[in-house]
Amino acid sequence: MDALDFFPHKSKETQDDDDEDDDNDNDIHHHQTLDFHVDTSLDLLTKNTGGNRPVEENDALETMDEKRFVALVTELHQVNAENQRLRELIDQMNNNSNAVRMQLIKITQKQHNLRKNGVDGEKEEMVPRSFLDIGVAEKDEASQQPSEEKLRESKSVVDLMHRCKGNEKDVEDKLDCGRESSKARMEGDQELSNKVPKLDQNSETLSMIKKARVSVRARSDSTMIADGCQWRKYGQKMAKGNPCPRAYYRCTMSTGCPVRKQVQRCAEDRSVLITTYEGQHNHPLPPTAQAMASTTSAAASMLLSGSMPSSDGLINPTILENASLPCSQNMATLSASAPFPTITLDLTQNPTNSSHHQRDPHNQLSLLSPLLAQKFMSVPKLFGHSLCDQTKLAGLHESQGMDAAAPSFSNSLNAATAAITADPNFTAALVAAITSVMGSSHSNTSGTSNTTGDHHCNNNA
DNA sequence: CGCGTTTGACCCGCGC
DNA sequence: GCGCGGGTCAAACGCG
Repeated sequence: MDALDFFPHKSKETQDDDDEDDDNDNDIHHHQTLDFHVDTSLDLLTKNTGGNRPVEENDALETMDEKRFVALVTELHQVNAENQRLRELIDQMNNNSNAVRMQLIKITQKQHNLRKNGVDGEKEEMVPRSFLDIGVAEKDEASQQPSEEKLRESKSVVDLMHRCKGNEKDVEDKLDCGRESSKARMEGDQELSNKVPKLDQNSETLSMIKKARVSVRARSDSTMIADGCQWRKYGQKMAKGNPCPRAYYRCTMSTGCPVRKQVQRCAEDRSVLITTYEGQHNHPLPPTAQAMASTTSAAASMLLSGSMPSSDGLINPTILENASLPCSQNMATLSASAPFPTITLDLTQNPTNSSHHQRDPHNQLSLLSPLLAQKFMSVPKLFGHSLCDQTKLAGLHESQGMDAAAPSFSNSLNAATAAITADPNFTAALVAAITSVMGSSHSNTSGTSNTTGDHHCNNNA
C-alpha cells in the first residue's frame, strides 16, 4: 500500500518513529514504486521537456499521447489487415468469375455437341438461365445432373480455365493470322486455309464472343464519346441509309488489342452518337476506361449468355427481363436481326432526368456507369468478372497516377473502404465508388480542354 | 520525323 | 455469277 501513497511525509506518526535512514529508504522506495508504474522512457522525455510543469502532469500527457499513438498504430494494422483481406477477396472473386466464364464456354460447348447429336431443345433452354442465375440454376441442375459429375466439373474449372485460356490465345492467333494473311490466302496458301475449317466448336464460341457487339447511344456534340481508351481511326465509310459517315476505330492501348469500335451519328437525331464496341481488351485499362469497358463487357456477356445457339436459333427476347434488369425495357435492347449479336444501351433517355448532363459526353458517361453497373449488379455472379476487372484500378492507380483526379479518387477510395467495411455487399459498394471516381474524374476534366481523358483518348475534336 | 487521320482501293459475305 | 454493302488496308497527307 505504501507504493500507492503519494504523500508519505504527511504521516507524521510513521515519520517520527523512523530514523533518518528509514526516511531515506522510504524516499527511495517511493521513487522505485513510481518507476515501476511509469515507463522510464517517459521519465526521460519529461526530463527533456520538463519546463515548469510538474513531472506527474507531463507523464500523464505523454501517456495520453503514447496511448493515442498506440491506438493509431493498432488502427493502421487493422486497416492493413483489412486491406489484405480485401485483396484476397478480390482474388477470390476474380477466380470465381473466371470459373464462371469457363463454365459458360464448357456449357455452350456441351450444348453445341448436344445439338449436333439431335437432342431436343428443352435442355438447351436451360443454358442462358443457368448462366444468368447460377444460384438458382445450380439447384435445377442438381436434380438433372449427377452430383458427382458436377463436382468433377467444378474441380476442373480452374484447370480448364488455364487450358482454355491457352486455347483461346491459340484460336485468336489463328484468327488474327488468318485475317492478317489474307494476302497469303489470295496467293493460294493452302496450309492456312486448311487450318481455318479445323477450328472446333470451342473456337466458334470464342469467335462468337469476339463478334458480340455492344452499342451505346449517347448524346454528344463531339466526334466521339470519351471512354478513357486510346483509339486510332483506321477507316471511314458512308453507310447506307445514313447521311453521316461511319468511323472505324481500333484500340491502341496495347499492341494487338482486338477491340474495335464504330462511331456514327444517328440519322434521325444527329445529336445522338452511336458507338458500337466489339471485342474485349487484352490489357489493363485506366480507371477512366474501366466503367465503360466493364459495362460493355458485362452487356456482351449477358448478350452472349442469351444468344447462344438455341433450338430456334433466335436470341431469347426475354433475356433482359430474366436478368432482372428494371432498366432494360427502355435502356437496353437486343438485336437478333443484326449480322452479329448486338446489345444496344440507350443513354439518350436519362431516367434521372438531369437535363444539364444531356449534352455533355463526359457526364453522359459518368451517368452510364452507375446506372448500368447498379442495374447489372442485379446479376452479381454474371458480372463478377467485370467487377474484378474494375478492382484492378487500385493497382493502376498506384502505377499510373491519377493527375487531377487524384484527390477525388483518394476520397472515393476512402469512401469505398468505409462502405466495404460497413456494407456486406462488397461488389456493389466497389462499383459505386469506382463509378463515382469516373464521374468525378470526368467532371474534373470536363472543365478544361486538355484533360486526362483526352490524354488517353486523343480523338475529340 | 513520327504519329494520327484521310480516303480510295480492295476483300468478303450475302442476296438475287 | 454479279452487284451491293460492310469492313479493312495502306499510301498519301497533315500536324506538332
